[in-house]
Amino acid sequence: MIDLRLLRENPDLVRASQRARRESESAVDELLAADEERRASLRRFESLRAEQKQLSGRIPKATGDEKATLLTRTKELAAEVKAAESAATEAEQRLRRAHLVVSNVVEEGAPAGGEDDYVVLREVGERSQIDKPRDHQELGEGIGAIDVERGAKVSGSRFYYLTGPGALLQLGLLQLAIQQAGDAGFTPVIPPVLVKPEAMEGTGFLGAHASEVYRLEADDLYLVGTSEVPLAAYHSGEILDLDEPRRYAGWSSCFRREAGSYGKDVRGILRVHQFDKVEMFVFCRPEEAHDEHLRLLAWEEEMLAKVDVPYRVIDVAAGDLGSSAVRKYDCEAWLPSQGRYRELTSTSNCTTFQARRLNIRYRNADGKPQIAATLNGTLATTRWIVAILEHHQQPDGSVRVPKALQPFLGGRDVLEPITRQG
RNA sequence: GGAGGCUUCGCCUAGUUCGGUCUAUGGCGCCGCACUGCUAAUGCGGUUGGGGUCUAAAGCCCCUCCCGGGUUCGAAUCCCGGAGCCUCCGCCA
Repeated sequence: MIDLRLLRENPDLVRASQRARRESESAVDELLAADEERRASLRRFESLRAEQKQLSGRIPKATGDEKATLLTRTKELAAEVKAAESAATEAEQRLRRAHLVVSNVVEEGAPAGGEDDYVVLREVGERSQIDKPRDHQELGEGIGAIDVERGAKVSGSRFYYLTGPGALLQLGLLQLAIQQAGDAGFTPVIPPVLVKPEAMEGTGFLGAHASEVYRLEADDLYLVGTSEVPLAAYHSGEILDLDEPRRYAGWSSCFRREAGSYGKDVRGILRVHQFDKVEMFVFCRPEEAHDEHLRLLAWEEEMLAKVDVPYRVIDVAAGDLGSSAVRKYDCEAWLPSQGRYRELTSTSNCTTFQARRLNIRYRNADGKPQIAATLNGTLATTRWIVAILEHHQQPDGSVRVPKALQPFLGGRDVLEPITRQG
């Protein structure tokens, strides 16, 4: 949800943002109208209610004709108040619906346009030059790290087992991420991965992403696609002390239906229904959000340096931001088997958009509650294993282990292919 | 899954029998002042929160006794639905 005060004062800014996103501008008009209607209906309700309370209060002491008159009048008023209240409630709902449709106002400097209109900010590291590179599935199977076949047998396509060095790689990666985040002042969190509809709705995942989400019918709970959901909802309805940003690092499994991705990335574990992730999540004051966003990106790059894979940083275009972000930076690793870059991290500045839905506030200098800002960024995921295997592969099918991960693999610096025992 | 109890202004708590005087009691904490030649004790005063109105302050208005409905001129209080917490029983990795 965007800031209505901003909209009233500067509707053109919001319209320009909608254009950059290639989204509807008429939604802005509807939101303005709904806002106006809500304010008027609320004012009417409040004045009627005040009169009703005043007259009702006089009834116990009144007698005779005065009492009869008061009773007649208050009875009328009761009906009017009721009507005004339901009108106000309706106006509230209309406003909310209109509010949900309008995306966050993109940050100045964000590229306009769609998916392909990103801007490459920088490339880091040498692209791997490998003759006839093996892909991560072949490598992973070779060293006994990934078992896609049995994953499919037990759970279906896009499921997998991580075994031996694969399991250790993942645990090491996540542990390394949690350690780094902890050192940077993040509070490590292991959140619930099943959440109520409110949490899902509040973070905006029941809108355009609804078909991506697993739902447990019998219990009316959802499996989260990212720990962003339980982390954002963690402080819902609260007023926080945000003299310093509050930083959390969530470690969780993530579940995605991948409903719209038939035929895409079917090989290996690049795109799967279940993976693990360490996610950074920050609550801060809106004026600090821009700087914090750049810090999140820096932390992601710090983590990428530890696994020593080449990557580039892109500034995602407005039309590809998702409704809640005002700016998004992705780090994409070079995959030699595909000859292209693939997303490993993504960091979004959501400003007050999520916090307004979840009613997360802080007190400003005057002690007045204000809507907080939220940001998120990836610190490590199962997908990182793909990039690590492919980039650090050697001609014999073995894989070098980045120094930072070696302690988690029993000190090994190379993972050798094993002879398959079936 | 079954039975019962509970949920009040930061925390604890009175109030719910019998609807209006609840504009919610008291304690703790917190803030201010006074006093003692020190931040301790004591005394006095203040303190629910949120939204709106307003240039601002003051003031005023609405909402707020877990949430949502209902009854009523009027609901913390009565009725219905829901959530959470606790206890007991059953079942079970």
